[in-house]
Amino acid sequence: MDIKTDHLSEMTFRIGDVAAMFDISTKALRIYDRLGLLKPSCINPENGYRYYTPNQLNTLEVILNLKKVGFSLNEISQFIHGNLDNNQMLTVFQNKHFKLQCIKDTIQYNMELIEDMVSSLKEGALIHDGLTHKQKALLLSRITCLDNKTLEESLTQILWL
Amino acid sequence: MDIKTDHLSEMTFRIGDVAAMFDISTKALRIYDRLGLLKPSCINPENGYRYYTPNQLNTLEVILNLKKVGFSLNEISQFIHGNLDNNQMLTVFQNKHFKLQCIKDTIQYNMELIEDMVSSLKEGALIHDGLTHKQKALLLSRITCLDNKTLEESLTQILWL
DNA sequence: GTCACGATAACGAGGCGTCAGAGTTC
DNA sequence: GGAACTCTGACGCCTCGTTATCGTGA
Repeated sequence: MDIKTDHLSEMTFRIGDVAAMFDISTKALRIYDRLGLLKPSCINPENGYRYYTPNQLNTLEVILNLKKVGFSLNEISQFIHGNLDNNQMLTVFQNKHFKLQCIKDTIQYNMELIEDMVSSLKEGALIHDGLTHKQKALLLSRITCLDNKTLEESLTQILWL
Repeated sequence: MDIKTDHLSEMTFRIGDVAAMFDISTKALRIYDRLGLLKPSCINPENGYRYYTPNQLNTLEVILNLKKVGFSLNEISQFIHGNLDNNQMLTVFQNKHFKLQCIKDTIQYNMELIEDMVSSLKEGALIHDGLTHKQKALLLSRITCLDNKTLEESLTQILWL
């Protein structure tokens, strides 16, 4: 986390310094560079080293906060480079909120299914031997999923929409 | 969804029939084959066609149900091929339940953050022009995320553990 | 002959982790 | 001269979707 002074006599940080400050990897920073999310203010043409200014740390903070609440790098890119007014930003936030709600509902439903399976196991309904593991799993899944046909979206399908 | 009779005189389904019955892709079924999750009972050595028996449809149902509640193909494979007794299955289910709970909590927290951002936007706190979009985003993220430092796991980090 | 069906193979997505191999800075 | 840093590039993860090109079945 050393503060360097480059040939332009400005205070800059190297990629490892920035990574340490925000507890992320240098790999992530190189990806943000390549995607145009956060390009270093200066790149040494001799060795390719990336140098970041304190001002860019603010942008990085935005990126990480938006990522934290569930925006993809692509969405964040549109956030930063797109010309969004307040209403458009509002729409984006509300859409994301709705999608998170859908995911949460799906997860909640799946948790209840698992609770049913656990109950069945604990009640010893399947303690009897003579069943193969495949048969046990089949029974378990049938006990809880018979009314599940209507939940067409699987967790994995909905997760990153 | 034609029912075929192969050279062994058994009732079998072709890959497209099975895919249509369960509303999945043939690609998925080929992957389950390659991973050893669901190998066709018979493969025509001349043309490589896969043939499935009715019994295998039960296994497929198990696979899809386990997938639906959040298990990965790898975990499902261990389910089917591993020798798990009731207690071990119980542990697996409880672990999955716990992880789903963690994900749900994270999503809930992020939804509240977004709600705060939406409130800020609606209250017109940022209606004033003269701010760049970067500055707006920075303000928004700071408004809501100042106390977020303790939530170290990001959504993407925790999601598939 | 047509046309849906089957096969394999390769590329893409997201967001990096994790090498490898090389050069640089201190 | 050696540790710690930087660079680029490529493969892996996970579960397929999506071509592309081919052969097969009815």
